[in-house]
Amino acid sequence: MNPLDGYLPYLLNRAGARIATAFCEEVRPLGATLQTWRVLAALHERDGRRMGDLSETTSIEVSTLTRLVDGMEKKDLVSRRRDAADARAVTLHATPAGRRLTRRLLPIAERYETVALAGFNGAEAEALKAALRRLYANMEALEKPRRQRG
Amino acid sequence: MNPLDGYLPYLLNRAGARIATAFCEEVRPLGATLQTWRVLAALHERDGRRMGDLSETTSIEVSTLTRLVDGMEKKDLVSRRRDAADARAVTLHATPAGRRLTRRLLPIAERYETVALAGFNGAEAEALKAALRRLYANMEALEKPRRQRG
DNA sequence: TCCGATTATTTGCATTTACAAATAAATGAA
DNA sequence: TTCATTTATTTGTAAATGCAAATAATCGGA
Repeated sequence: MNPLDGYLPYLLNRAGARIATAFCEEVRPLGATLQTWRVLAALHERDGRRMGDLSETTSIEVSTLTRLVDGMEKKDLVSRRRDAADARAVTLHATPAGRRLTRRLLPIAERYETVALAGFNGAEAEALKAALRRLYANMEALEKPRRQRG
Repeated sequence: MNPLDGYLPYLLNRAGARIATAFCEEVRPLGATLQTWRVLAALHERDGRRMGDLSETTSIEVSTLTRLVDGMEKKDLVSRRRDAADARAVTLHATPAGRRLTRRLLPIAERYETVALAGFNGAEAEALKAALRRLYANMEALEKPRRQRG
């Protein structure tokens, strides 16, 4: 086994890249991209999120997200609203067309999870997910200080 | 727990993104990027790799890699050679400056592994890595057919 | 109330990226 | 040997990306 095969960030990256590439290719015929899926999935989980929230949830840098959302708005997948409570903020909402696209993407996304975890039993799958959540939490220590947090 | 927190591709992506972002930022003062590190690490493991091999190892798309290598060559970190055995192919070699940079990056990379896996015991860490290798292998099924492979 | 500091988002701009097409070389069958 | 096919890399080009600066609004203290 090569040294890289024992290096966690490498294993993480190549696994993520493989899922991402395949998913991208598969949803392209539907007029979707991986990034639009990420936004739609985040809104499916909770609609009306702010840009900053969406950025953190999707791991898409805010300025990139702004332009991605511009495009999604033009396609009538989402709509921006000024946040009533805080006029600095913008909330994002899936439109009916956005929800329709989400419903088409959901089963594809589920299939990716199934394929990725083929041969894993329930406990193994849950252990992997738990480990990834721990890892993510561990890395918060090296995050650029945004607000104070902890 | 939100639905996304149970979705593996999401967990994978956000963990990878967090490591990537922090690493990027940290190596920037050294004049390096995450992508140059990936190339150097692959060459550190085995020097004289072909572009295609490097692309697969680093998960960097070949045409992107070509231009990345252009830049690294200008910085005298690597050099291209025509493969003696097959003149279609190009092999890439770390230069002394490239190896010096690699030596500076290695301890940083090691620290990322340590931070990421803080609180994991040896068995847990190895289980995570093994799971990521399995996952990567599972996803090969959905790869765009390159050569025949299995 | 007014103002400086903070927070949320967008914009400017240079790079990076990816798909597709082009180039270049090897390979194998006729 | 010749040529069509396959393989390896690069190039054309448009889009995506990310940092830094700009804009816009809130907040809290004087």
